[in-house]
This record gives sequence, structure tokens and C-alpha cells, in this order.
Amino acid sequence: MKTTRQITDSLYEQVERLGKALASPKRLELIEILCQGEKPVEQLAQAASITVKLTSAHLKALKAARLLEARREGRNIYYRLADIQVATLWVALRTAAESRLTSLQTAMRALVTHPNELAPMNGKKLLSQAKRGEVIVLDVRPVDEYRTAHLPHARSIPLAELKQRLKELPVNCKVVAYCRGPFCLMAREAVALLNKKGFKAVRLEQGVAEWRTQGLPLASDN
Amino acid sequence: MKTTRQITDSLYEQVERLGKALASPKRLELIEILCQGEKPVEQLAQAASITVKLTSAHLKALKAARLLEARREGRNIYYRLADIQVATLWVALRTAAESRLTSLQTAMRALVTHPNELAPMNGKKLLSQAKRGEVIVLDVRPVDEYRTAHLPHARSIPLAELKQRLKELPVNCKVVAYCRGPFCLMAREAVALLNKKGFKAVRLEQGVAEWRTQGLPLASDN
DNA sequence: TTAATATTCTAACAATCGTTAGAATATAGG
DNA sequence: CCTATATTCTAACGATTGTTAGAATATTAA
Repeated sequence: MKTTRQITDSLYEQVERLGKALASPKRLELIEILCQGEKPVEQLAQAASITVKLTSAHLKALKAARLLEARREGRNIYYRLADIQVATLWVALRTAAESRLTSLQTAMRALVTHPNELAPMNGKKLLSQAKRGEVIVLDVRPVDEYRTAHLPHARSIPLAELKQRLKELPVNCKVVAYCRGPFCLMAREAVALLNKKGFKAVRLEQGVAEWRTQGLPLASDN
Repeated sequence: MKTTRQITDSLYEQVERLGKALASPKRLELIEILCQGEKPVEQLAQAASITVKLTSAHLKALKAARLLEARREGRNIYYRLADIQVATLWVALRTAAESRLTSLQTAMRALVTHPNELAPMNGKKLLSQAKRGEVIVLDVRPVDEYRTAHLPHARSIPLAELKQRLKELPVNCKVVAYCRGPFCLMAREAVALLNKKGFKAVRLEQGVAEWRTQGLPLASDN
């Protein structure tokens, strides 16, 4: 027979398992990357800039905490979020950190280096403008992430290819670039490049995960 | 000049600080207790069943992560949540754990020992019933927590005093008891006692924190 | 001032975690 | 079958964390 205290302890210890999974920067980054869609281990390792072995260990920990699931396809093992709720939890944690930690606020403010990089835009307003063709919404993530899920009316040009594919964009139309979210630097780089080349470009702070938690619609290529 | 990777790393490391603060069962329990209102160190230690020294260390960690704030009043130092958002984060984490971890689900199902302990009730429905006097909403937490915030129309009888104060309750009216939340066992004990004594009592799963995150109104004594 | 109370600080130990390297496993293709 | 590739497992290390005990600090009351 367990005492009341033992029962209470065991309940909090269960939640601790989730907390521990969220207590590592690389695990958080892996979650963020997986919010963009499923990926094999090596690709995750590359995206997070750590060794495959370490990636595997972190993925194991996240899987043990039931935050991830895995499937094998040929030689690769693809990991994915166990549930959209996991993305919601990540966004909640990041948002809480942004509003609570002044050090994070200053770190993020320091990222706004170029004066022509405007403030993040309103979601619904952007949607209607994109629909009417008044702005071009540009997804600068890798193509596979675009295919999994992207903003409605968005066009895909990965950051790595942007320099070569500038001709595809009309010069006079305003461009709104987005990437994985507030912690991802790809859209910032894209905007800097575009503005240097004479385009009128601004950055959208939200990524697909934030977009989804706000209840806004998404599209996908299948 | 920092590289893109160094910037990205530092952003995730900031969020890690929050994650780490949530990666200890006792710190989680302290947060839950503080969701009920501010308390001095010794009372927190007692409520969490740990030593004052250890409590102080955990509180220090939580304060460093900006989840708590403190104020001195005479000889005591009162801790409180830095923001209601912290309570929201705690509820989000607990909810995620409840839905993701089967071990937690079974642990919680095991708590429903008495068949006369009914399923948790709907918030708005309860509110209107309480307003019309069809049910008695009973807050069995310590009085100071009741004073800080309680459900509308709720009556306070702390669990410790319930046995002596049974006469205050009408026998024929249905009683809905609540405490700190799903992880708190006080309401369960109260319901078990009431039913044994011939009352018709059920337990409300939500506590004040859950109530608030659902956007429902609260009352307080000042 | 001194004594009592509440809390924090410091130091130390054991347990846990992140990280790395080397061995092991599972699959695909020849 | 063998070989190459992708991933995990095992073992080990150093760093970090939870916990405890003893000293130090701050406040109140006498």
C-alpha cells in the first residue's frame, strides 16, 4: 500500500520525464527541426550540427519520453513528432522563454541587424494579401520541408538556391520570406540578400509550427 | 563576430534554462503549490515534504529561471509565480505528460479507487448549477489558498477540518469537492469521507490553475 | 545589545547526463 | 554469400545536479 506522499511523488516524477527531455538545447533543436516534417538520423545530425551518434542518443531519449516516433524505410530510420501536440508544447516553451528571459530577448533583438528588415507581419492579413497576389510569400526552407507543409500560396526557393534563382521573382512585388520559425536564421539571410539585390523583402517571424498553433491553415504537396 | 551556428546554439541554450527548471519533480510540485498563491519557504517545504534547505535551493533555481519572484515580509520570504503564464506553462506540461505517457495514465487511473467517485465535471455547467444552489462546491484546500483565489460560489472547508465540520453541509444536496488540481489528492480523500458519511459527493478534477487557463472566472476574499 | 527565527550560502558527496569512440546490428545491392 | 551504408548499443570520461550538513546572513523581539 502506497502512502499519499508516494503517490504524489510518482505523479510528478512522470512529468519530470517530459521536463528532462526538454532540458537539452540539442534535443530542443531536434524537436524544432522535426516540426518541419519527418527526417532520417543523418539529416537531423547535419541540421543540428552534431555527430550522428550523439543525435541517435538524443533521439532515443526523446522517443523514451514519447515525444517522437520512428519508422524504418530501407536503410534509413525516419523520426517524426509523436503528435502535433508536441509541436504545441515546444512553441509554448519557447514563447514562455521569450517573454520570461531578458537574456533571450536581447539575444533575439541583436539579430535584427539590417534596418530594412521590418517587423514580423500579421498572419491573417498576410494570407489575404498573398491570395490577391499583392505579396509573394517565399518559403526558403529545404524543399522536402516545403512539401510536407507550407503556408498557403507560398512559393519554394531554398536559401541555398536563392542566389541563382533570383530571376524567378518579380522585382516590383513585395516579398515576405519565412523559414522554420523565430530561432531559424534562414529567412533573415534571405531577406538580407534580397534587399541587397534590389527587392523589397521583409521577414515573417512565424514558421509552420507557430502558424499551426494559431489555428491558421496550411497547404502541402503530395 | 558570431557564426550562424553559435547564434542558433545560444538561442536554444536560453530555452534550455527553462526546460531544466522543469526537469525536477520537486520543482514541479513547488510550482503547482505556488499556483495556489504565494507562500513562505517553510510552508512550501512542508507542502512538498522536503527539507527547508533543499526547498531553498530549488526555489533559487526557479527564481534564476525567472519562473518565480520573492518578497520579504518580516522574517519570512514569500515566493510567488513570476507571472500567470508560468501556471499556464505548468498546466501545458502536465497535460502533455498526461496524454503522452501511458505510465502516467495508468498511475492516475489507479487513483480512482472508489466506484462512487464520479468522472470530472464540466466547468461551465458546474458554475450555473452552483449559482442556482443545486450543488455545493467545496474547496478543501488550506484557507489561505481559498482566500487568494477560489471558484465562484465555493465554500471553504479544509480537508483537515472536514470531519469535525460535517454538520455545516446539508445532507441532501450534492457536493462537488475540488483541491489543487489533478495531481492533488485532497479532494479524493474528501469525497471518500463524505460518501462514507452518507453525502452525495463527487470530485472536480480541475483546480484553480486549470480553471484559469480555461478562461473561467475566479473569486477571492480580500 | 543579545537571542531566536527564517532563510541562504558554502562545501562536499553520490548519482545522473552529455559526449565520444569502438563494436554491433540491420538493411540493400551485388 | 559478402560489402557498404545507416543506425544503435556499450563502455567510459568529465561535467552537472540533487541532496545533505554546517556556517553565515538578515530580521524581529526582548
